[in-house]
Amino acid sequence: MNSKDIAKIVGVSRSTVSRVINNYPDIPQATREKVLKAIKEYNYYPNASARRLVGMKSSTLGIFIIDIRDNEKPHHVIEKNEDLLYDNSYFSPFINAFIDQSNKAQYHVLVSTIYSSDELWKIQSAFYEKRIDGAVIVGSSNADYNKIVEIMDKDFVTVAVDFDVEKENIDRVMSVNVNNYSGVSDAVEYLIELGHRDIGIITGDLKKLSGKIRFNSFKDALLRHSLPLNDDLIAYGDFTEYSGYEGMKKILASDKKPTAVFVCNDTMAIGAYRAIEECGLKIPENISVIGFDNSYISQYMSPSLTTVNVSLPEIAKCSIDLLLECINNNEIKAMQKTVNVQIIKRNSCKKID
Amino acid sequence: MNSKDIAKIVGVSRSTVSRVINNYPDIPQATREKVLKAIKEYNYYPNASARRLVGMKSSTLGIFIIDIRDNEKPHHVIEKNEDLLYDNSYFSPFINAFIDQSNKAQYHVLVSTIYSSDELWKIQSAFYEKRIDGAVIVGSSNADYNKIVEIMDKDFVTVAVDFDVEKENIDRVMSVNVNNYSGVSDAVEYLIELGHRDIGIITGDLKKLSGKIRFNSFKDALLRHSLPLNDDLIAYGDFTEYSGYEGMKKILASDKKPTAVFVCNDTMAIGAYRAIEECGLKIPENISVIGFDNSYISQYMSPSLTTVNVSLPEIAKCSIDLLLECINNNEIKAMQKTVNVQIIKRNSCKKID
DNA sequence: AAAATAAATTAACACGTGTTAGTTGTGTAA
DNA sequence: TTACACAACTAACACGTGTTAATTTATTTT
Repeated sequence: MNSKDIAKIVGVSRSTVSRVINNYPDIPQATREKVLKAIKEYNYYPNASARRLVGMKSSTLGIFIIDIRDNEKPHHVIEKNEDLLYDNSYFSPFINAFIDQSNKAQYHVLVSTIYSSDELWKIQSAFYEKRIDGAVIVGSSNADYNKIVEIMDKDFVTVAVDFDVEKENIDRVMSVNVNNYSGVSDAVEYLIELGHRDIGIITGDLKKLSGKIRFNSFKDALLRHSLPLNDDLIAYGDFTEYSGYEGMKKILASDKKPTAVFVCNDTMAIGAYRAIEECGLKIPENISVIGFDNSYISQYMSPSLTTVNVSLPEIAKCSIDLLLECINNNEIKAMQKTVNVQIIKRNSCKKID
Repeated sequence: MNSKDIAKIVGVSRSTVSRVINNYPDIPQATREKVLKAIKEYNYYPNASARRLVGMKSSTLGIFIIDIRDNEKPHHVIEKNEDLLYDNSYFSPFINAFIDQSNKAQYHVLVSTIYSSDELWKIQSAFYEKRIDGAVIVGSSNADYNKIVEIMDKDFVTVAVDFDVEKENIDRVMSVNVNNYSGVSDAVEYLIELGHRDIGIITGDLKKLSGKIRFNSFKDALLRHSLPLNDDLIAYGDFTEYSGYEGMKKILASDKKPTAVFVCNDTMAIGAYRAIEECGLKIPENISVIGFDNSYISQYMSPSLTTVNVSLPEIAKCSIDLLLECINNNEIKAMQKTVNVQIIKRNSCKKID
């Protein structure tokens, strides 16, 4: 069933059918209705490839999840017997939101995960083969995006989400970022409000921009309230669960015991919980813990984890807005959007006197 | 950059370029190399739409996640302020595995979620517009798939995953199923092995096939070992966390206290944990708990949950195998594949005397 | 050297659509 | 009646590719 068939059925030329579909104004209501009726009755859908071929958009957005292992295995690919367990649940809600919102904007979504630098061609391929009009690139670290920026021609419409974009590239790309600074700021203010004065931190990977910013914001917040920044209460982690465990062990081993610890992401908080339990301490009675990300598990931890929520649907919305504007105006502007965050108060923090 | 350009550059006809790309045998090595060199040098990728238009496959598979709310809100769409939190983490590892394995087989993947019956057109649209060669349909319940079977012409290549296919349709569709029966069987045998004789159950939704089968297998297992099936130790749940909580409360309130409870999925086990804690009991000291699914959180529960693992990568593999065979042979056969499961022994079950 | 065969190459068509420029039909103004 | 504007429609081209059948070129056989 194609437009020629519909034309024959209605007794009109193929051009007319096309003009009806594309809402040309010079079609009388009577003709339009006849055509639409036949289209519906015979279940006709225009061939997407043919449309794309004559210069129309492909009506498809891409989403590329960068998941490149540096040296070791990535934290979310757990080997189990011989097959891998795929689990990047951190991105999953974002992906779902992005797909749903794209669909609502009449766009299809092509999803692909990139597990090593060798697979970066997937991005090129999707663009050059004209399968997608634009794409979101999410995840991974500094070094990779430089490679990606380099690999991609500048005429690919892409948005980097939660990506560490180097300063020299900041005006060559579009990006949507999380307001890490204010999130950490709020978290620390909240702890102070609860009466805490000896506050520790388990940092994220300081090689990553988000790790750096969160740490800086933490220090600034203490400074603003003239609170001491005790070296014994700082543990340097790398966003993995195990580093959270080790970090908390280190902090608890010091003389200066904190009454609260800010952990730079929820994954590390899982490890921190374990360390605290092993030391025979109770959350929040003996020590308050606050995380960052509001990841899926955080609500199921016991006690449920107070954390900073990053609204992934909002990030999805911002990304799509940028992409569509860019696609429709046919011009690429380097733009940054920043998404705000809010504290989710649960049961891992306690007021003290 | 198209094949015409490449042809001009190499000094050969467009046909020759095409024949090189499509591995025709009658091209001498010298010519082939010249063409391939130019293709690489100029970053030429054949236009996917044009290829599709001349009858080639679109090299794209679809994955449709059916997520239809019956009356109430679905368990994974949690309203938060005004925007939704997208979280179907249960399917997420399957989706990732499916995408990765499809990519390895040189296929792109189009992902779409269907939140209500009104959106079923998305499946039709993707097929009729010739965007995909085949698709996996995952999730949801009985009623919906009948609608889907009805809506779809029989010449769409689809595989139903973990779907309740009605008997009358079983020979009209392809499907990949979890071996629920043997999974439950193994779980109960394991509990018996540990010395348990008073075993309770929180069932799943008995309207769903998986709910029915799991319950039946449980009863059969007890029968095989001449163990009593005590009504007080049966709680009827519906796969949701809250029903797990209520079910466990009910069981614990009865006179006949069980030493172990089989919970028909991990989500209900979360609720069951809470109920047990509220009753002042300890897992596994006072009561052993075993779940089903090996969902992401199960490893993070405390104590970590012993459960039955469903290998989602294997399901993905089976689905893709079925789809590709069907696509390549251009014939649709109704086939069923069943994936086996294994117990993951963690810390929620204890040996008793 | 001519003829026959094999190897290498290509011209031309088809795929299904959107759009441009053109044509036909219809009513209005001169 | 003629000229003209305008509405309604359509013929024909372009998009980039794969493939069939035909053509050219090279090699072998007579």
